[in-house]
Formats: sequence, structure tokens, C-alpha cells
Amino acid sequence: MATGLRELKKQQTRQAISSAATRLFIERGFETVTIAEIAAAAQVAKMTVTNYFPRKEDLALDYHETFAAGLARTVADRSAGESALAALRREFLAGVERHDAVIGFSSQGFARMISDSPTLTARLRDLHDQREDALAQVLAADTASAPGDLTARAAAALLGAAHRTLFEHIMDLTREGRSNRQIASTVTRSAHQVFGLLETSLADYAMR
Amino acid sequence: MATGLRELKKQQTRQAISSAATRLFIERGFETVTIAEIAAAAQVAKMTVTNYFPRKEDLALDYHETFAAGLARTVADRSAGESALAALRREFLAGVERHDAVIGFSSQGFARMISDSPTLTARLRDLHDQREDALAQVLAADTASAPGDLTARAAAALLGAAHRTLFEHIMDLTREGRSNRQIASTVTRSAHQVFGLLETSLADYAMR
DNA sequence: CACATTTTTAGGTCAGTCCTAAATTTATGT
DNA sequence: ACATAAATTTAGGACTGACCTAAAAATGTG
Repeated sequence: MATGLRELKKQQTRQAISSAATRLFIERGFETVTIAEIAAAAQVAKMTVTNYFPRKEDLALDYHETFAAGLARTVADRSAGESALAALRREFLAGVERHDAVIGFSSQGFARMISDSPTLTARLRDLHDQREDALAQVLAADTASAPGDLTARAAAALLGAAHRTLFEHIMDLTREGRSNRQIASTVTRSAHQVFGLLETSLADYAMR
Repeated sequence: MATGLRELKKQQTRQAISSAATRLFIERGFETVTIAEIAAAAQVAKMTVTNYFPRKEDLALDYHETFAAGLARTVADRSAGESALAALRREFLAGVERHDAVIGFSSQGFARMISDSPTLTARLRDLHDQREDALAQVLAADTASAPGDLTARAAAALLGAAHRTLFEHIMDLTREGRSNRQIASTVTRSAHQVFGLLETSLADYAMR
């Protein structure tokens, strides 16, 4: 299993489709480009596009697993004596330094493509939601909360809301044409402000 | 203008379509019922269904204006000396007593219809989002916040997250078959807990 | 009652999603 | 090395929701 050639070809096909799609989307907008055009540009059958990317949105937002699992992973991996809030803030600030796509960094063309498309903004909301659900599960397990107890879900909702707000802030600045470096500087302050808002509410929650 | 007969017929047509749709959706699920079937059941043309309800989801979730404007209205109407958080908590608790659909009360069939349909859960997320945006606008205007200041958006996100968490909690209990009276009793406690979480963060925010 | 306006209808186009069966390509066992 | 198995890609089509246009029907107004 996992033989080289077949796997290689699959990755090449996937990459060819993804590249063609991204180019067309940024050129002409997500909604006006059809799957048939993408297939033609990548020189594959329409069905092959669908096989690799079940929904059209997946062609533009291809990091769902990484994105959806991020917050839960950060909390699961936090060190002793660190609260969930502290771990998420630390990791977010590190992401700012990295200009990480997972917290909202991209290019002006990409940011415009997303905000110009109702389909893609809806899909992004969906990803934020999955991310929050995964976080809620980790928090519930970690704090051994009783079934029916809302605390973990509420905390996940608040922490998810903070991340989503900062994500949208980064996207706004990106659309305005600011450089990633300048955005990083601005958002570092924003992050301290937004996480600071939750400090008094969640400072002791899910302390390991 | 606004002559009686024409307006009456429109309302009747709208009601006939909505009733047929609701009945079919609860019987057989949102996704498997087609617009053509709804049109046939209501004895109108397919296009008439689309004219009244531009998206299929509107046939099941018909309170978008009321829903989306609710939080913003509550905050705009709050009395002197009341914070945004206090006003929203007060109004939510009143909604619990009313068994208000806007905060999540419905029937088991309705709740199941929604959670069984990805399209409808996505649409519900969208409504929560619009509601949060409207709240953010009111908060920004009311606190005279500088452009680029994230505080209003962050506060709206946290308050919206609280409402969404409680909404989902009510839907969960409804799906489990609890009576609205029992749900009201449980959710009153949940609301105090969830809004209490935000007390230390937002007690002084947007005090009028 | 004739005329203007609004609403409904019929018919069609288009794109995204899903399905099936066949053809092609790659891997594996003898 | 070759036959066989497995995985991938292809072609074609079905179905639905969304959208469009022109005509028909219903309603309100002078």
C-alpha cells in the first residue's frame, strides 16, 4: 500500500485542479466560474473535480481539517498550569507572527474572493462552527463536565467568537490592502484586547 | 394602494404555500421535498413559490426580519442605567417565559426538521450571524466607538455566542421531547449561568 | 366598462450534485 | 513478465434549486 506512483499522480491531479480553480476564482470571482470550466482548465473530467473536491467551496477553502481541529488541538496540548484561554491566546499570537492562514492571513485577492461570495462566507462560518464544536468537545472531556452542563459549550462559544472576530478583523485589513507585517502589528494589540475581555470570565476555566 | 382584496389574496396564497410546505417538510424532511411538490400541494405554479419565498429555506424559517433585528432592538430600547448585557438577559428571560420561538422554542417535529437538514442549520447560522452584525452596529453607534475599534464587534460576538448557545440548548431539549414548561425551567437556570459568565467582562459595557 | 397595475403562470436555461457503468491506469502475486 | 486485482478517471445523464422572460389572469381605478 501507499505505493509511490499512484499517490504521486493523485497529488499532481489534485494540485492541477486546485491551481486552475484558484487562478480562475481570483480572476473572475467564485460564483461566475463553473466546475466545467475548472475541469477544462485542468484537463480532467468534470467528475474528477467533484471526486477530489466534493463541494465547489472546497476548491477555494481547502484547509478544513487543519482549520476545524486547530483550537481543540491547542487546548489538548496545553501545558500544566495553563488555562484554555491562556493556551489559545499564546497560540494565536504565535500565529500572528507566522502570518498563519488559519487565523485569517491571506492575500487581497483571496480576501476579496471570499467576501464577494455568499457561498464562501457561508462555508467559512461553517468552518468556524465546526472548530467551535471540536473545542467544546475537548473542553467537556477535559473538565469532566456532566452531560447537560452548558459550561464547556458556552466557553467554547466565547473563545470561538473571539477567534472569529479576530479572523474577520484580519480579513478586513487584508481587503483594505495593508501589508501582512502591518496587520500583524495591529492584530497583536487587538488580540490582547479581545482575549483580555474574556480574562475575568475564563481565567480559571479549564486550568490544567 | 393597500386595497383590501389584493392584499388579502396575497396573504392567503402565501399562507397556503407556507402551510403546505411546513406539512410536507415535517412529514418527509426538508431535503427530500421539492419545490415542485410544494407548488402542487398548494395548487400554484412553481414560480409563485419562488416569488414568495426566494430561497427554499425561507419556507421553513420565515421569521428572518424579527429574528435578525431582535438583539439590536433590545439594546436600542434599553432603559437608563441598564447595560447591554443586563438588557439582553432581561429580555431573554422574558422570552423564556413566553416560550418565544425567537430564542429557540418550537416543537419536536420542527426541531428535528432543522437538525436533520444541513441546509437549514446553515441558514440558522446565517440568521444568528445577521443578528450579531445588527447588534454590533447598534453597540458601535451607542458607544461612539472609533472606526477600527474592535470592542463593539467583540462584545456583539460574545453576546451573540451566549444567545446562540442557549438557542441550541433549547433546541436540544426540544428534540429530546421535553415539554416547553420543563425546558423553560431548565433554561432559566442555564441563562443565569451563561450570562453570568459574561458578567465580569461586560457588566460596565454600553451602560446607558 | 375600459384601462392600468399587479400577480401568477408556463416554459425554458443553467449550474451543482449525485449516480452508474465502462475504460484506463497502477499495483501485486505467481 | 504477465495476468489479475484494485484504484482512478471518464462519459453521459438525471435531478433539483435558482433564475429569466413573455404572456395571461386577476384586481384596482377613472
